Amino acid sequence: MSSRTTRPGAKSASQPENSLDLRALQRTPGFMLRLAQLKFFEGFYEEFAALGLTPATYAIFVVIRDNPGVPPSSLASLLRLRLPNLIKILNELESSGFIKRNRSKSDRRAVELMLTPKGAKLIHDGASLTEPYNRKMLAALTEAEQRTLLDLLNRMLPL
Amino acid sequence: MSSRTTRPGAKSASQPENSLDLRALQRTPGFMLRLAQLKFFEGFYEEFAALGLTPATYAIFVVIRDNPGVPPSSLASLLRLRLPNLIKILNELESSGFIKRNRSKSDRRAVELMLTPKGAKLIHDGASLTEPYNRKMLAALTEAEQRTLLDLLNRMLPL
DNA sequence: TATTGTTATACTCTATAACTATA
DNA sequence: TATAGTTATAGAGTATAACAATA
Repeated sequence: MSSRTTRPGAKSASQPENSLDLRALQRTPGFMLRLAQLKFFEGFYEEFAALGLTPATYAIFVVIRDNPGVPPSSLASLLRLRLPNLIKILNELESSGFIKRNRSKSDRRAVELMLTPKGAKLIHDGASLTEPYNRKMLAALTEAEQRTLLDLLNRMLPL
Repeated sequence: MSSRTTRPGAKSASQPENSLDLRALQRTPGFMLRLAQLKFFEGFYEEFAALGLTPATYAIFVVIRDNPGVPPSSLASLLRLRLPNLIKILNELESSGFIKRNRSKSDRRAVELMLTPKGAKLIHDGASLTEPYNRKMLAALTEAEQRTLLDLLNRMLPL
């Protein structure tokens, strides 16, 4: 029971790149997750470039849409962004007219984030691209396998 | 058949952070992959800090170990690093005595990468941390599920 | 005194252009 | 002229420290 699934021979002085032994990396979940994430992000930029959405702004819009009034601190810890870095993005989104900040009446330190109609339209348009985009990224898997992958990822993450 | 699995009510002015509606993000593979990758990288830095290994240098060592003589260009495209960025890392690894560069005899433009004995010892020590590290990262999944996850990732990626 | 949001800033990672030497 | 490797440099993403306003 030899485990040689790559074709043998062809291992001369200079490596022809497709005859490399990559089995150790293929068994390394962290490395494969990095490749998967790169694939999704590169595909995202292609698919959503026309709308000007990035993976970060897409997630920000979705969370504010589903949780109007969410404060920046919650948003940052949820999306795993440092608060100062999120603030920079929020500043751009607000000055572009996509979101709006309200001071909370009960605690005037706190900020409540809301989508403007312009922001609501943007994430609505973006949401219509989401399904075909995900389908393209996961095309190598059956629909059952796609659900399994998503389920396993949810199980191994806190959120 | 309400799909309300989060507890209702409790949605007052300021969001208490754990009552947020995150279902859209949980159904977004790209976002979940990003969280998973962050978890693995943060855990990696903790586990391998004593050896001075990063995710990038770990992968570089593994590929050179299994493919002595591999050229920088193949290594870069394989690991999804731009060649100039890889070169900087290789310069540090070489000046620290972990790898060595040979000029190819058949094509004197080409470089062949090899581990020094010091580099071979480093990745050998690192490899012994790999299994417990992966087990910790994937602790929420059964071993069968861990194999399924790795299999699905391999199926959806070229490599 | 502690917390929320914010600014300023430094550091790492990543991307592009241009150069050297070999072919 | 084309290719492999390299350098220099700019940009994006991410990190920490310090401050203002409010509790």
